[in-house]
Amino acid sequence: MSATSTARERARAELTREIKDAARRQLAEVGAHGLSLRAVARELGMVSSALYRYFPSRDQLLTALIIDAYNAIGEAAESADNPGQDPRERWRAIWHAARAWAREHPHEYALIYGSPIPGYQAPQDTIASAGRVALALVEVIKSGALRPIPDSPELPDQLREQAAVLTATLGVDLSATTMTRLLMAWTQLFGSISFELFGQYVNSVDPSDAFFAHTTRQMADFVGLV
Amino acid sequence: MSATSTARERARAELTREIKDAARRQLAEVGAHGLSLRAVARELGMVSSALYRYFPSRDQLLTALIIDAYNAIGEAAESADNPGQDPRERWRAIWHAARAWAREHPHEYALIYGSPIPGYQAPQDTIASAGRVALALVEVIKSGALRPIPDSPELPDQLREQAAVLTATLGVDLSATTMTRLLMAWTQLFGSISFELFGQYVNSVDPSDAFFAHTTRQMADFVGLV
DNA sequence: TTTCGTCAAGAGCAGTGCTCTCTAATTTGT
DNA sequence: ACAAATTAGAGAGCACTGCTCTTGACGAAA
Repeated sequence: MSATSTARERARAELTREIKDAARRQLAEVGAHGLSLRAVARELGMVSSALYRYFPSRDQLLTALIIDAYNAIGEAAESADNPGQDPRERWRAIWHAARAWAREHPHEYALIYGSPIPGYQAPQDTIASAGRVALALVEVIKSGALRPIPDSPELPDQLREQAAVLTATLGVDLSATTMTRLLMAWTQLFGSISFELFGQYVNSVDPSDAFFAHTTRQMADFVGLV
Repeated sequence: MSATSTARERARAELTREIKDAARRQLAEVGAHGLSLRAVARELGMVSSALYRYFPSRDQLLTALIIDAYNAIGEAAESADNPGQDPRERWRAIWHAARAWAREHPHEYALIYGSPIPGYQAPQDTIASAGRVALALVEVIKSGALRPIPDSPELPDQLREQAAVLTATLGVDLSATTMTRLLMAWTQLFGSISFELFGQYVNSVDPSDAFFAHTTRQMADFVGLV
Protein backbone atom coordinates (compact mmCIF):
# COMPACT_ATOMS: atom_id res chain seq x y z
CA MET A 1 0.00 0.00 0.00
CA SER A 2 3.00 2.25 0.35
CA ALA A 3 5.51 0.87 -2.13
CA THR A 4 3.01 0.16 -4.87
CA SER A 5 1.90 3.69 -5.51
CA THR A 6 -1.71 4.56 -5.09
CA ALA A 7 -3.70 5.61 -8.13
CA ARG A 8 -3.56 9.18 -6.96
CA GLU A 9 0.22 9.15 -6.68
CA ARG A 10 0.57 7.66 -10.13
CA ALA A 11 -1.77 10.25 -11.58
CA ARG A 12 0.15 12.97 -9.84
CA ALA A 13 3.49 11.75 -11.16
CA GLU A 14 2.11 11.47 -14.66
CA LEU A 15 0.52 14.90 -14.62
CA THR A 16 3.72 16.41 -13.26
CA ARG A 17 5.52 14.91 -16.22
CA GLU A 18 2.90 16.14 -18.66
CA ILE A 19 3.11 19.64 -17.27
CA LYS A 20 6.87 19.66 -17.70
CA ASP A 21 6.55 18.27 -21.22
CA ALA A 22 4.04 20.91 -22.22
CA ALA A 23 6.18 23.59 -20.62
CA ARG A 24 9.23 22.31 -22.47
CA ARG A 25 7.31 22.38 -25.73
CA GLN A 26 6.26 25.93 -25.12
CA LEU A 27 9.76 26.85 -24.02
CA ALA A 28 11.09 25.65 -27.36
CA GLU A 29 8.65 27.91 -29.17
CA VAL A 30 8.58 31.15 -27.23
CA GLY A 31 11.57 30.89 -24.91
CA ALA A 32 11.74 31.26 -21.16
CA HIS A 33 10.61 34.85 -21.42
CA GLY A 34 7.34 33.88 -23.05
CA LEU A 35 6.58 30.77 -21.03
CA SER A 36 3.15 31.23 -19.53
CA LEU A 37 1.58 29.08 -16.84
CA ARG A 38 -1.87 29.82 -18.20
CA ALA A 39 -0.91 28.71 -21.68
CA VAL A 40 0.52 25.47 -20.31
CA ALA A 41 -2.70 24.89 -18.38
CA ARG A 42 -4.72 25.67 -21.49
CA GLU A 43 -2.77 23.12 -23.51
CA LEU A 44 -3.50 20.49 -20.88
CA GLY A 45 -7.17 21.43 -20.71
CA MET A 46 -7.08 22.46 -17.11
CA VAL A 47 -7.43 25.71 -15.27
CA SER A 48 -4.36 27.73 -14.35
CA SER A 49 -4.85 27.58 -10.61
CA ALA A 50 -4.71 23.79 -10.73
CA LEU A 51 -1.07 23.94 -11.82
CA TYR A 52 -0.15 25.38 -8.46
CA ARG A 53 -0.88 22.01 -6.88
CA TYR A 54 2.14 20.72 -8.82
CA PHE A 55 4.51 23.67 -8.99
CA PRO A 56 4.26 26.38 -6.37
CA SER A 57 5.36 29.09 -8.78
CA ARG A 58 6.43 29.76 -12.33
CA ASP A 59 10.04 29.99 -11.21
CA GLN A 60 9.83 26.57 -9.60
CA LEU A 61 8.57 25.13 -12.85
CA LEU A 62 11.51 26.74 -14.60
CA THR A 63 13.88 25.35 -12.00
CA ALA A 64 12.54 21.87 -12.69
CA LEU A 65 13.14 22.45 -16.40
CA ILE A 66 16.64 23.68 -15.61
CA ILE A 67 17.52 20.50 -13.76
CA ASP A 68 16.09 18.41 -16.59
CA ALA A 69 18.11 20.38 -19.12
CA TYR A 70 21.33 19.89 -17.17
CA ASN A 71 20.65 16.19 -17.08
CA ALA A 72 19.76 16.09 -20.76
CA ILE A 73 22.97 17.73 -21.94
CA GLY A 74 24.92 15.70 -19.41
CA GLU A 75 23.40 12.49 -20.70
CA ALA A 76 24.07 13.54 -24.27
CA ALA A 77 27.71 14.01 -23.40
CA GLU A 78 27.95 10.76 -21.46
CA SER A 79 26.34 8.60 -24.09
CA ALA A 80 28.51 10.13 -26.79
CA ASP A 81 31.54 9.09 -24.80
CA ASN A 82 32.84 5.66 -25.66
CA PRO A 83 35.46 4.60 -23.10
CA GLY A 84 36.84 2.10 -25.55
CA GLN A 85 38.16 4.74 -27.88
CA ASP A 86 41.32 6.75 -27.54
CA PRO A 87 41.19 9.81 -25.29
CA ARG A 88 41.37 12.41 -28.05
CA GLU A 89 38.42 10.88 -29.86
CA ARG A 90 36.46 10.69 -26.61
CA TRP A 91 37.26 14.37 -25.98
CA ARG A 92 36.07 15.29 -29.46
CA ALA A 93 32.87 13.26 -29.11
CA ILE A 94 31.92 14.94 -25.84
CA TRP A 95 32.57 18.43 -27.15
CA HIS A 96 30.54 17.84 -30.28
CA ALA A 97 27.71 16.15 -28.41
CA ALA A 98 27.41 19.12 -26.09
CA ARG A 99 27.32 21.52 -29.01
CA ALA A 100 24.83 19.40 -30.93
CA TRP A 101 22.48 19.19 -27.98
CA ALA A 102 22.70 22.95 -27.49
CA ARG A 103 21.90 23.63 -31.13
CA GLU A 104 18.94 21.29 -31.00
CA HIS A 105 17.59 22.83 -27.79
CA PRO A 106 18.68 26.46 -27.92
CA HIS A 107 16.11 27.74 -25.46
CA GLU A 108 16.80 25.01 -22.96
CA TYR A 109 20.49 25.74 -23.34
CA ALA A 110 19.87 29.43 -22.77
CA LEU A 111 17.95 28.47 -19.66
CA ILE A 112 20.97 26.82 -18.08
CA TYR A 113 23.97 28.64 -19.55
CA GLY A 114 22.41 32.03 -20.23
CA SER A 115 21.58 34.73 -17.74
CA PRO A 116 20.01 33.36 -14.56
CA ILE A 117 16.32 34.16 -14.72
CA PRO A 118 14.68 34.51 -11.30
CA GLY A 119 16.13 36.39 -8.37
CA TYR A 120 18.32 33.39 -7.83
CA GLN A 121 17.10 29.88 -8.21
CA ALA A 122 18.54 27.57 -5.60
CA PRO A 123 21.77 26.29 -7.10
CA GLN A 124 21.91 23.52 -4.53
CA ASP A 125 19.39 21.39 -6.39
CA THR A 126 21.18 21.81 -9.67
CA ILE A 127 24.86 21.33 -8.87
CA ALA A 128 24.64 17.56 -9.03
CA SER A 129 23.25 17.66 -12.54
CA ALA A 130 25.20 20.70 -13.64
CA GLY A 131 28.56 19.00 -13.40
CA ARG A 132 27.92 16.00 -15.61
CA VAL A 133 29.48 17.36 -18.79
CA ALA A 134 32.52 18.55 -16.90
CA LEU A 135 32.70 15.19 -15.18
CA ALA A 136 32.73 13.41 -18.51
CA LEU A 137 35.74 15.46 -19.52
CA VAL A 138 37.42 14.58 -16.23
CA GLU A 139 36.86 10.90 -16.95
CA VAL A 140 38.65 11.24 -20.26
CA ILE A 141 41.55 12.99 -18.61
CA LYS A 142 41.66 10.32 -15.96
CA SER A 143 41.93 7.51 -18.47
CA GLY A 144 44.28 9.03 -20.99
CA ALA A 145 47.99 9.46 -20.98
CA LEU A 146 48.81 13.12 -20.61
CA ARG A 147 51.67 14.93 -22.22
CA PRO A 148 53.57 16.39 -19.27
CA ILE A 149 52.92 20.10 -18.84
CA PRO A 150 55.58 22.07 -17.01
CA ASP A 151 54.20 23.39 -13.74
CA SER A 152 53.47 27.12 -14.03
CA PRO A 153 55.45 28.69 -11.22
CA GLU A 154 53.31 31.84 -11.33
CA LEU A 155 50.17 29.91 -10.37
CA PRO A 156 48.59 31.93 -7.52
CA ASP A 157 48.20 30.25 -4.15
CA GLN A 158 44.44 30.74 -4.11
CA LEU A 159 44.12 28.94 -7.42
CA ARG A 160 46.54 26.20 -6.33
CA GLU A 161 44.37 25.46 -3.33
CA GLN A 162 41.12 25.55 -5.30
CA ALA A 163 42.62 23.09 -7.77
CA ALA A 164 43.75 20.86 -4.92
CA VAL A 165 40.26 20.79 -3.43
CA LEU A 166 38.82 19.94 -6.83
CA THR A 167 41.18 17.07 -7.57
CA ALA A 168 40.53 15.71 -4.07
CA THR A 169 36.74 15.77 -4.35
CA LEU A 170 36.90 14.38 -7.87
CA GLY A 171 39.28 11.65 -6.78
CA VAL A 172 41.67 12.27 -9.62
CA ASP A 173 45.39 12.75 -9.62
CA LEU A 174 46.15 15.90 -11.56
CA SER A 175 48.64 18.69 -11.06
CA ALA A 176 47.22 22.09 -10.19
CA THR A 177 48.40 23.27 -13.58
CA THR A 178 46.51 20.59 -15.46
CA MET A 179 43.38 20.99 -13.32
CA THR A 180 43.42 24.70 -14.04
CA ARG A 181 43.82 24.05 -17.74
CA LEU A 182 40.88 21.70 -17.62
CA LEU A 183 38.77 24.41 -16.02
CA MET A 184 39.80 26.76 -18.80
CA ALA A 185 38.90 24.17 -21.42
CA TRP A 186 35.51 23.66 -19.77
CA THR A 187 34.97 27.40 -19.87
CA GLN A 188 36.04 27.51 -23.50
CA LEU A 189 33.60 24.75 -24.42
CA PHE A 190 30.54 26.54 -23.12
CA GLY A 191 31.86 29.96 -24.04
CA SER A 192 32.07 28.87 -27.66
CA ILE A 193 28.62 27.32 -27.67
CA SER A 194 27.10 30.36 -25.99
CA PHE A 195 28.79 32.78 -28.38
CA GLU A 196 27.54 30.77 -31.32
CA LEU A 197 23.97 30.44 -30.09
CA PHE A 198 23.70 33.96 -28.77
CA GLY A 199 24.81 35.49 -32.04
CA GLN A 200 28.19 36.79 -30.97
CA TYR A 201 29.99 35.11 -33.86
CA VAL A 202 28.02 36.73 -36.68
CA ASN A 203 30.38 38.70 -38.86
CA SER A 204 33.35 36.67 -37.70
CA VAL A 205 33.03 32.86 -37.62
CA ASP A 206 29.39 32.57 -38.52
CA PRO A 207 29.09 29.00 -39.62
CA SER A 208 31.23 28.05 -36.68
CA ASP A 209 31.59 24.34 -37.35
CA ALA A 210 35.20 24.62 -38.42
CA PHE A 211 36.04 27.01 -35.63
CA PHE A 212 34.48 24.75 -33.03
CA ALA A 213 36.20 21.66 -34.36
CA HIS A 214 39.51 23.46 -34.31
CA THR A 215 38.90 24.78 -30.81
CA THR A 216 38.16 21.25 -29.69
CA ARG A 217 41.57 20.07 -30.93
CA GLN A 218 43.41 23.08 -29.56
CA MET A 219 41.97 22.60 -26.12
CA ALA A 220 42.77 18.90 -26.21
CA ASP A 221 46.35 19.94 -26.83
CA PHE A 222 46.07 22.55 -24.13
CA VAL A 223 45.14 20.09 -21.40
CA GLY A 224 47.87 17.76 -22.60
CA LEU A 225 45.94 14.97 -24.28
CA VAL A 226 48.37 12.97 -26.39
CA MET B 1 16.71 76.80 -36.83
CA SER B 2 17.81 73.28 -37.64
CA ALA B 3 21.25 72.97 -36.15
CA THR B 4 20.48 74.82 -32.95
CA SER B 5 17.84 72.53 -31.60
CA THR B 6 14.44 73.91 -30.79
CA ALA B 7 13.26 73.84 -27.23
CA ARG B 8 11.01 70.94 -28.08
CA GLU B 9 13.85 68.89 -29.52
CA ARG B 10 16.02 69.57 -26.51
CA ALA B 11 13.24 68.55 -24.16
CA ARG B 12 12.70 65.40 -26.17
CA ALA B 13 16.38 64.49 -26.11
CA GLU B 14 16.59 65.13 -22.40
CA LEU B 15 13.51 63.07 -21.60
CA THR B 16 14.81 60.24 -23.75
CA ARG B 17 17.97 60.26 -21.68
CA GLU B 18 16.03 60.40 -18.42
CA ILE B 19 13.91 57.45 -19.46
CA LYS B 20 16.98 55.39 -20.26
CA ASP B 21 18.60 56.40 -16.98
CA ALA B 22 15.55 55.40 -14.99
CA ALA B 23 15.29 52.15 -16.91
CA ARG B 24 18.96 51.44 -16.27
CA ARG B 25 18.46 52.11 -12.58
CA GLN B 26 15.55 49.72 -12.48
CA LEU B 27 17.47 47.19 -14.54
CA ALA B 28 20.22 47.19 -11.95
CA GLU B 29 17.66 46.41 -9.25
CA VAL B 30 15.28 43.90 -10.74
CA GLY B 31 17.02 42.77 -13.91
CA ALA B 32 15.77 42.71 -17.46
CA HIS B 33 13.07 40.25 -16.52
CA GLY B 34 11.51 42.64 -14.05
CA LEU B 35 11.94 45.85 -15.97
CA SER B 36 8.53 47.44 -16.24
CA LEU B 37 7.58 50.35 -18.46
CA ARG B 38 4.92 51.42 -16.03
CA ALA B 39 7.38 51.48 -13.16
CA VAL B 40 9.77 53.59 -15.21
CA ALA B 41 6.95 55.98 -16.02
CA ARG B 42 5.96 56.08 -12.37
CA GLU B 43 9.50 56.99 -11.33
CA LEU B 44 9.46 59.86 -13.81
CA GLY B 45 6.04 61.02 -12.67
CA MET B 46 4.40 60.45 -15.98
CA VAL B 47 1.81 58.09 -17.32
CA SER B 48 2.87 54.88 -19.02
CA SER B 49 1.36 55.63 -22.39
CA ALA B 50 3.51 58.72 -22.69
CA LEU B 51 6.64 56.57 -22.84
CA TYR B 52 5.51 55.18 -26.15
CA ARG B 53 6.23 58.54 -27.76
CA TYR B 54 9.90 57.86 -27.02
CA PHE B 55 10.23 54.10 -27.34
CA PRO B 56 7.76 52.19 -29.48
CA SER B 57 7.95 49.09 -27.30
CA ARG B 58 9.58 47.61 -24.24
CA ASP B 59 11.95 45.63 -26.42
CA GLN B 60 13.06 48.77 -28.20
CA LEU B 61 13.89 50.33 -24.85
CA LEU B 62 15.91 47.24 -23.98
CA THR B 63 17.67 47.41 -27.33
CA ALA B 64 18.67 50.98 -26.57
CA LEU B 65 20.04 49.83 -23.22
CA ILE B 66 21.88 47.00 -24.95
CA ILE B 67 23.69 49.37 -27.27
CA ASP B 68 24.56 51.62 -24.35
CA ALA B 69 25.90 48.65 -22.42
CA TYR B 70 28.09 47.52 -25.31
CA ASN B 71 29.48 51.01 -25.53
CA ALA B 72 29.99 51.21 -21.79
CA ILE B 73 32.03 48.01 -21.51
CA GLY B 74 33.85 48.93 -24.71
CA GLU B 75 34.75 52.31 -23.32
CA ALA B 76 35.85 50.74 -20.04
CA ALA B 77 38.20 48.50 -21.97
CA GLU B 78 39.50 51.28 -24.19
CA SER B 79 40.18 53.71 -21.39
CA ALA B 80 41.94 51.02 -19.38
CA ASP B 81 44.28 50.47 -22.30
CA ASN B 82 47.38 52.60 -22.22
CA PRO B 83 49.19 52.34 -25.58
CA GLY B 84 52.39 53.48 -23.94
CA GLN B 85 52.75 50.34 -21.88
CA ASP B 86 54.06 47.00 -23.00
CA PRO B 87 51.62 44.69 -24.78
CA ARG B 88 51.25 42.16 -22.01
CA GLU B 89 50.32 44.86 -19.51
CA ARG B 90 47.84 46.34 -21.99
CA TRP B 91 46.32 42.89 -22.48
CA ARG B 92 45.99 42.43 -18.74
CA ALA B 93 44.45 45.87 -18.26
CA ILE B 94 41.79 45.25 -20.90
CA TRP B 95 40.85 41.84 -19.54
CA HIS B 96 40.55 43.13 -16.01
CA ALA B 97 38.63 46.22 -17.04
CA ALA B 98 36.08 44.11 -18.86
CA ARG B 99 35.66 41.86 -15.85
CA ALA B 100 35.44 44.78 -13.46
CA TRP B 101 32.75 46.47 -15.52
CA ALA B 102 30.79 43.26 -15.71
CA ARG B 103 30.94 42.76 -11.95
CA GLU B 104 29.83 46.32 -11.37
CA HIS B 105 26.95 46.04 -13.84
CA PRO B 106 25.91 42.39 -13.72
CA HIS B 107 22.42 42.92 -15.10
CA GLU B 108 23.64 45.08 -17.95
CA TYR B 109 26.26 42.46 -18.68
CA ALA B 110 23.63 39.73 -18.70
CA LEU B 111 21.65 41.86 -21.10
CA ILE B 112 24.42 41.80 -23.69
CA TYR B 113 26.25 38.51 -23.06
CA GLY B 114 23.44 36.44 -21.61
CA SER B 115 20.59 34.81 -23.43
CA PRO B 116 19.08 37.09 -26.05
CA ILE B 117 15.81 38.35 -24.64
CA PRO B 118 13.24 39.33 -27.26
CA GLY B 119 12.37 37.31 -30.34
CA TYR B 120 15.52 38.66 -31.82
CA GLN B 121 16.63 42.22 -31.46
CA ALA B 122 18.13 43.59 -34.65
CA PRO B 123 21.84 42.88 -34.36
CA GLN B 124 22.59 45.38 -37.09
CA ASP B 125 22.35 48.34 -34.72
CA THR B 126 24.57 46.72 -32.17
CA ILE B 127 27.46 45.23 -34.13
CA ALA B 128 29.33 48.51 -34.27
CA SER B 129 29.31 48.83 -30.49
CA ALA B 130 29.58 45.12 -29.79
CA GLY B 131 33.07 44.80 -31.20
CA ARG B 132 34.83 47.44 -29.20
CA VAL B 133 36.37 45.17 -26.56
CA ALA B 134 37.54 42.72 -29.20
CA LEU B 135 38.93 45.61 -31.19
CA ALA B 136 40.92 46.79 -28.22
CA LEU B 137 42.54 43.37 -28.01
CA VAL B 138 43.30 43.53 -31.72
CA GLU B 139 45.03 46.85 -31.20
CA VAL B 140 47.31 45.33 -28.61
CA ILE B 141 48.15 42.44 -30.91
CA LYS B 142 48.80 44.89 -33.70
CA SER B 143 51.29 46.88 -31.68
CA GLY B 144 53.14 44.14 -29.91
CA ALA B 145 55.83 41.80 -31.03
CA LEU B 146 54.43 38.30 -31.26
CA ARG B 147 56.24 35.12 -30.49
CA PRO B 148 56.04 33.15 -33.72
CA ILE B 149 53.42 30.41 -33.61
CA PRO B 150 53.88 27.50 -35.99
CA ASP B 151 51.08 27.43 -38.51
CA SER B 152 48.62 24.65 -37.67
CA PRO B 153 48.46 22.52 -40.78
CA GLU B 154 45.15 21.00 -39.72
CA LEU B 155 43.40 24.38 -39.82
CA PRO B 156 40.20 23.78 -41.84
CA ASP B 157 39.73 25.72 -45.05
CA GLN B 158 36.49 27.31 -43.87
CA LEU B 159 38.23 28.67 -40.82
CA ARG B 160 41.24 29.80 -42.85
CA GLU B 161 39.00 31.85 -45.08
CA GLN B 162 37.01 33.32 -42.20
CA ALA B 163 40.26 34.36 -40.56
CA ALA B 164 41.44 35.91 -43.81
CA VAL B 165 38.25 37.96 -44.14
CA LEU B 166 38.62 39.12 -40.58
CA THR B 167 42.23 40.21 -40.87
CA ALA B 168 41.37 42.02 -44.08
CA THR B 169 38.43 43.98 -42.65
CA LEU B 170 40.40 44.74 -39.51
CA GLY B 171 43.36 45.88 -41.52
CA VAL B 172 45.81 43.84 -39.53
CA ASP B 173 48.48 41.46 -40.64
CA LEU B 174 48.02 38.21 -38.75
CA SER B 175 48.36 34.60 -39.73
CA ALA B 176 45.18 32.55 -39.80
CA THR B 177 46.51 30.61 -36.85
CA THR B 178 47.04 33.70 -34.74
CA MET B 179 43.70 35.23 -35.74
CA THR B 180 41.98 32.01 -34.73
CA ARG B 181 43.79 32.00 -31.40
CA LEU B 182 42.69 35.57 -30.83
CA LEU B 183 39.09 34.54 -31.43
CA MET B 184 39.52 31.77 -28.92
CA ALA B 185 40.99 34.19 -26.40
CA TRP B 186 38.08 36.56 -26.94
CA THR B 187 35.69 33.69 -26.32
CA GLN B 188 37.61 32.70 -23.21
CA LEU B 189 37.45 36.23 -21.85
CA PHE B 190 33.68 36.48 -21.95
CA GLY B 191 33.21 32.81 -21.19
CA SER B 192 35.08 33.27 -17.92
CA ILE B 193 33.19 36.41 -16.99
CA SER B 194 29.85 34.81 -17.81
CA PHE B 195 30.64 31.66 -15.86
CA GLU B 196 31.65 33.74 -12.87
CA LEU B 197 28.62 36.02 -12.96
CA PHE B 198 26.12 33.31 -13.79
CA GLY B 199 27.21 31.14 -10.91
CA GLN B 200 28.87 28.33 -12.85
CA TYR B 201 32.06 28.54 -10.84
CA VAL B 202 30.53 27.97 -7.41
CA ASN B 203 32.04 24.85 -5.89
CA SER B 204 35.09 25.10 -8.13
CA VAL B 205 36.81 28.47 -8.44
CA ASP B 206 34.40 30.56 -6.47
CA PRO B 207 36.37 33.63 -5.68
CA SER B 208 37.66 33.57 -9.22
CA ASP B 209 40.13 36.45 -9.02
CA ALA B 210 43.16 34.19 -9.12
CA PHE B 211 41.69 31.99 -11.81
CA PHE B 212 40.83 34.97 -13.97
CA ALA B 213 44.25 36.53 -13.56
CA HIS B 214 45.89 33.25 -14.46
CA THR B 215 43.61 32.81 -17.46
CA THR B 216 44.56 36.27 -18.61
CA ARG B 217 48.25 35.35 -18.61
CA GLN B 218 47.67 31.95 -20.20
CA MET B 219 45.71 33.44 -23.05
CA ALA B 220 48.33 36.12 -23.55
CA ASP B 221 50.81 33.29 -23.99
CA PHE B 222 48.36 31.49 -26.22
CA VAL B 223 48.06 34.31 -28.74
CA GLY B 224 51.82 34.73 -28.67
CA LEU B 225 52.32 37.93 -26.73
CA VAL B 226 55.95 38.14 -25.69
C1' DT C 1 -3.19 84.99 -34.90
C1' DT C 2 -4.39 81.13 -36.64
C1' DT C 3 -3.15 76.61 -38.00
C1' DC C 4 -0.83 72.41 -37.39
C1' DG C 5 1.94 68.94 -35.37
C1' DT C 6 3.35 67.14 -31.01
C1' DC C 7 2.66 65.93 -26.40
C1' DA C 8 0.83 63.98 -21.84
C1' DA C 9 -3.11 62.02 -20.02
C1' DG C 10 -6.85 58.78 -19.32
C1' DA C 11 -9.64 54.91 -20.24
C1' DG C 12 -9.59 50.46 -21.67
C1' DC C 13 -8.25 45.65 -23.68
C1' DA C 14 -6.22 41.30 -23.28
C1' DG C 15 -3.13 38.98 -20.93
C1' DT C 16 -0.16 37.57 -16.79
C1' DG C 17 1.18 35.25 -11.89
C1' DC C 18 -0.91 34.12 -7.90
C1' DT C 19 -4.45 33.51 -3.88
C1' DC C 20 -8.59 32.14 -1.98
C1' DT C 21 -12.77 29.59 -1.49
C1' DC C 22 -15.75 25.95 -2.70
C1' DT C 23 -17.01 21.33 -4.21
C1' DA C 24 -15.94 16.66 -5.62
C1' DA C 25 -13.12 12.77 -5.39
C1' DT C 26 -9.94 9.59 -3.27
C1' DT C 27 -7.26 7.76 0.34
C1' DT C 28 -6.99 6.44 5.07
C1' DG C 29 -8.23 4.90 9.96
C1' DT C 30 -11.47 2.60 12.63
C1' DA D 1 -17.89 -0.71 5.45
C1' DC D 2 -18.36 3.68 6.84
C1' DA D 3 -16.75 8.16 8.52
C1' DA D 4 -12.86 11.30 8.64
C1' DA D 5 -9.10 13.38 6.65
C1' DT D 6 -6.52 14.56 2.78
C1' DT D 7 -6.06 16.01 -2.02
C1' DA D 8 -7.73 17.38 -6.60
C1' DG D 9 -9.74 20.70 -9.80
C1' DA D 10 -12.84 24.71 -10.80
C1' DG D 11 -13.97 29.42 -10.50
C1' DA D 12 -13.77 34.12 -9.09
C1' DG D 13 -10.89 37.72 -8.20
C1' DC D 14 -6.64 40.86 -7.20
C1' DA D 15 -2.91 43.50 -8.75
C1' DC D 16 -0.11 43.91 -12.33
C1' DT D 17 1.75 44.00 -17.20
C1' DG D 18 2.42 45.81 -22.39
C1' DC D 19 0.02 48.25 -25.56
C1' DT D 20 -3.76 51.03 -28.23
C1' DC D 21 -6.88 54.66 -28.94
C1' DT D 22 -8.96 58.96 -28.17
C1' DT D 23 -9.17 63.55 -26.09
C1' DG D 24 -7.73 67.98 -24.84
C1' DA D 25 -3.81 71.21 -24.21
C1' DC D 26 0.51 73.19 -25.39
C1' DG D 27 4.30 74.93 -28.43
C1' DA D 28 6.09 76.17 -33.02
C1' DA D 29 5.72 77.81 -37.50
C1' DA D 30 2.59 80.48 -41.32
